[in-house]
Amino acid sequence: MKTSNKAARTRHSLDQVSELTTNRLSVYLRCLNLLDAAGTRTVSSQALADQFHLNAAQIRKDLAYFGEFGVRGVGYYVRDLTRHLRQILGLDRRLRVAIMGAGNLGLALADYPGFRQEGFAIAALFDNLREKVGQQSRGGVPIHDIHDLRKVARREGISIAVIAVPAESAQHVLDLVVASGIKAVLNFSPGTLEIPPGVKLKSVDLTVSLESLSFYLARGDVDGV
Amino acid sequence: MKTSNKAARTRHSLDQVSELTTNRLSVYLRCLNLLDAAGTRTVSSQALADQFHLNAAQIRKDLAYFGEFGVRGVGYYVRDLTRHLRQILGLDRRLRVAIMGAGNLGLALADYPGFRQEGFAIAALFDNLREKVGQQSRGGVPIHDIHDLRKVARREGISIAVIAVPAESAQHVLDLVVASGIKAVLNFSPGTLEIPPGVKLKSVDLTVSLESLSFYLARGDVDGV
DNA sequence: TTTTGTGAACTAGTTCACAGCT
DNA sequence: AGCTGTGAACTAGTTCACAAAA
Repeated sequence: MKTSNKAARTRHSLDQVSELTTNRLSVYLRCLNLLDAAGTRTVSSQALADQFHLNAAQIRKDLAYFGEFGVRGVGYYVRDLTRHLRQILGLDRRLRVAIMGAGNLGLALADYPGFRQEGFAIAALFDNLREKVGQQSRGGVPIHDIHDLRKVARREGISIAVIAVPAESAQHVLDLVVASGIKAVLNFSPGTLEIPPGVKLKSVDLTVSLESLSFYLARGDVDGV
Repeated sequence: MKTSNKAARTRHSLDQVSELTTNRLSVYLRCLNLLDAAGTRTVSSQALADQFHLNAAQIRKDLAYFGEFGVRGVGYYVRDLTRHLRQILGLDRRLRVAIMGAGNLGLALADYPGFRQEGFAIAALFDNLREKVGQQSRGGVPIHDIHDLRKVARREGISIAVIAVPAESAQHVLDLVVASGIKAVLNFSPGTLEIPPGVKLKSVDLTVSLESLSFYLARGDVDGV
């Protein structure tokens, strides 16, 4: 019944892991970083859940999906689990990111400290405006001509692109990104984008987020009602 | 067991509408805007689904949750449905938004055209740095002292706050926002935040988004593998 | 006819509860 | 004793499929 430890290691290698699960792994990693900074050596799923408003069973299930990282009667060793999570999330190497669009948003994202934190390096900005090309962000990220995307992406070892261009050019820019061989894209433009299989697109839709808040306010679920 | 018809009429007024559903309403609204701009007068759920990669049954279910907006044999009148969706989402009035933090990200969000589009007005930025207070964003949004939040929020009729401050001050700023009577918050800072009941918090976690892409790349689900 | 609105069936995700390990 | 890892139970969300309306 019980699979060997070797088998447990590669298990699930073929099933699709839910995005909800992987998102939570990021959250767990952040919690563990806080615990480690506070000098905590070991933590139970229950303690983790209590402290960060999570569900203990869910933490255990999420982790167990990738291996047996816990010790019964003890919990999880913080450092140890951190290392495993970083490895699972692919954060054990430094991923290089390009930002498409050197407008307000693109420039802000290029210098956003949160990105640099967990092993991401913003290596390049791309724009099509003459006057921007050759400049750099305040933090020193160089702005390249978007026509040089393929060349620069290869040279700089870019593996993730962030789309921060206006909605009307988003699809065109995405096509260029895909053509340059980049396989993972974080999109900030609103609307539907076409993406070929084998490329991962994750969208952050600010309009939808704001409208969701508007809906909440409109319902009158607010305050004393 | 069965509830009365009367109850069915005011149906769902008490149940919690899923956030997934309301997010999709935003998406439908955007699609309808595109159709309207293209001169389309009427659209079936199937046509809408085909064009924007949605599921027809889901569109109908989502809409039916709020009323009977369709005409059998015809579909939905684009203008008509647009009006209903805008009303459901509370976009029939102009909501005023404050952005907390006049750093790179805050300033970029203040001038982000996508926010202005669907009836949101960015009315104010707030910061605690002397040299920023009294200035304004490129687009002309004034920067106020965060200590004046309560006063300015009331005067300007702010109903939504966007948190774009560093992680370490996010909780403090959120507490100020809540104390000023604002009931809906869009948060860009990473990490866990405590929020009292009756206030809606929606978080956009850029680190989690990027790490999710990293996970995808790390798995090797890419390309020919 | 066409297409909606919706119960029923199905699928995905979460939480419970406990056997079994340390 | 304490806590993990995990089937079973439950809850939420999606899709099917069809009666009823235009």
